[in-house]
Amino acid sequence: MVASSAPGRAAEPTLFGAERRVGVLLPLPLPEPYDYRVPPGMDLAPGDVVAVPLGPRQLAGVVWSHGSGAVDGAKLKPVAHRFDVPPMTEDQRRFIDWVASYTMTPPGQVLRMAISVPAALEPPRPLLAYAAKPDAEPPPGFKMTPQRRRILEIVADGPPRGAADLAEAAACGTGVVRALAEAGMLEPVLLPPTPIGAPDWHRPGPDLSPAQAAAAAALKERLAAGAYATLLLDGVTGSGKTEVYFEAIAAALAAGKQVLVLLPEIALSAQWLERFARRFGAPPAEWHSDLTGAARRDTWRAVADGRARVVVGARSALFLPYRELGLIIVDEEHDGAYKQEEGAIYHARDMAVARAHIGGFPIVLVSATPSLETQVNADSHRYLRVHLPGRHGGAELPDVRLIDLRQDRPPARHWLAPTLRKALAETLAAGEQAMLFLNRRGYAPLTLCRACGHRLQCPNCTAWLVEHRLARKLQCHHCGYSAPMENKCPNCFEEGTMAACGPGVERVAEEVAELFPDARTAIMASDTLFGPRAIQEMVRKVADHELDLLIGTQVMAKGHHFPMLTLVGVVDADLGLAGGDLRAGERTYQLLHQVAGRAGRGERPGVVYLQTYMPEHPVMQALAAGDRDGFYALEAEQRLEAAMPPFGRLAALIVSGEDEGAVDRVAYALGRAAPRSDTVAVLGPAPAPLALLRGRHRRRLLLKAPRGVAVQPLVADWLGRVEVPSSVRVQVDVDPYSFL
DNA sequence: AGCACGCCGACT
DNA sequence: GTCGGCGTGCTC
Repeated sequence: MVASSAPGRAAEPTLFGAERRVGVLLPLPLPEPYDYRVPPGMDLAPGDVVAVPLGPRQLAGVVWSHGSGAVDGAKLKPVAHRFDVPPMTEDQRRFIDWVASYTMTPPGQVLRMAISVPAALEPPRPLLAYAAKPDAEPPPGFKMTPQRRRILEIVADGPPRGAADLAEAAACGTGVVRALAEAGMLEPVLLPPTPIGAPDWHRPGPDLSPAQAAAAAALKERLAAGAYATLLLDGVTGSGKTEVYFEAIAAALAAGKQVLVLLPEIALSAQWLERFARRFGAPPAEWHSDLTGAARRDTWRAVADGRARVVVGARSALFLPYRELGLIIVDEEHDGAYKQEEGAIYHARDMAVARAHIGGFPIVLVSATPSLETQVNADSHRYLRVHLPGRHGGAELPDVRLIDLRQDRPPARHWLAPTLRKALAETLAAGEQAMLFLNRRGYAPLTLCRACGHRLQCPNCTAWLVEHRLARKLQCHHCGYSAPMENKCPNCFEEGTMAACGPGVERVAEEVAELFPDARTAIMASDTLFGPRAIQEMVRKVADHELDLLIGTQVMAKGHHFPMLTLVGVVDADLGLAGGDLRAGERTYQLLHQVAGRAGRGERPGVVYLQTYMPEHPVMQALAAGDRDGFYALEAEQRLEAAMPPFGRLAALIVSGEDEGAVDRVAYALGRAAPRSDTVAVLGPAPAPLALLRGRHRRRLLLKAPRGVAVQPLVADWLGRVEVPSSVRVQVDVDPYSFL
């Protein structure tokens, strides 16, 4: 494609000006674009992707503006060249500037997320393939071996294929292909870059229930209006939300728009991808952090030049340079995985809403358990709530029952209460499946010495080392630290005194093996499943009933549909409530609700047992009663009283560094310089939830302001009044997910 | 982000 | 006497 013919270019004013200089934003944490001279004969407009010299190297950047003129003209270096890619749209550039200013991140660092694939800027390399050459005669001395013959046969009745592809099909090495090509027996041809699947919106969708059809109509109506709107698609697990928003996707595609679907964990979404392919006849373009180099390059380019019509991805997919984005879906919008905590700190759901606003198109937030922020926005009609009542296909909602661990006590050093044991036995006897949920990897979360009381702790983090008995290791779950499991106490050197405290999934599996030696069981945790394929395989085993009992962590809770699963046991329902974070209740409710939703999605009703020491806690009561709205009302009341989000605004400062003294000095200086007024308060400094993480000491300050106050100028002013040595880093987290 | 320049310990 | 550790600062 010739970039100068790309739509959008003509609309941009050419940047001439007397000096012929442009401001180029570079993908570096610089505070502003740098000025460059436009060489004679080059014609540049905002959005053009260019190569510019910076110091000794050359970098790709984007023309952002007219040159600021702040730099002496004699110092300017010329733009090296313009890349032959479609220019970045004005919406995309406004979005990058908006995210930078909202999250208080240098704009170049945000740009880096959008042009993260330098190789994609180069013209795509045509693929060298080999075609049949029917009338070719073998040269003298050329032996027609069986492998060579096989390759020729494969090529003879098929399209041209690449060397590696051919070799694999013929079960031989690529050397055989090369030898045939050198002998003139194959015709080398250049194939255009791999075409990307085109989802077909003409295909008829599934039959929708009346409720689904009404919801789909509401979505399509907003889409047809062609303006910004945020919709909340609100319905329980199994109510058929996916089919509903697939209809919106079909409508957006029919209108010639690109669509972005955000999922919290793209690696876990094999079932989602299958459903999409079944509905639209082609897979969407995928975007996530563990794409390989070539796929990354191809996808980036396909998004930029508009060939990729539907992109499904993790939060980073939001920054891809779409040409004509016209709809965003945020599935499981409440999921904490949308919060990016490293580098640029942002919440992908909130940024997605801003993207839709800038682009002037609708966005659909999807959840059975919306975040309180979204819930409040829907109640106040800032967002349009589209409600899907009930479960699709008549499947019953699971019956949630509480097990009071103070009365219904598991045997010593065991974790399953008699009631849950009995239910498991009955479920297995009936030939149905059960799942035990415990959001804790490994064997035991804490190991201590019975002789001296020493607890095994990570040297780099404020965290206990977790025993992983299968791997015979102690691991820190916050950094890469790992040590062999020893029998001897490292403090008092007594032998055989180390004792495991508390359960992890491995320990629950041990108890299950003891109770049900014949049951086919498996552990499903992020460290027992390597990659999306392993997860897919595990999901298939459960779906095909090759397993009776699954013991797993959070990865098990997400989006999988198991028709024969009728019992879910939550081993420790209280786990997320410790720590005093005002968001803990909401988070625990959302997680346990999602776990509970795994039970009974087929014809059979499901039962969910929650083991708790606090059966009277509002979270447990709401789950048992199925009273979501009552729970949200109570949470909202508490937040309002505490003036916490969404009824107040927060910004957190995280001060970190290897030198604890220096970190404390900066933290206290920030504390003294804090803006204080009748309406704005600063809490802290206090040790951050992980006071030591990867060898860095961390302190946290929290700025609390009324709703409607922009916290960014307050924070910018505040930071400007404190000197920070380079050994200490201060990060700003606007709208922190945790309120601690 | 790179890559330079810049001051203090163990080597041919 | 040099080679080299990575701390600080700049790149239009």
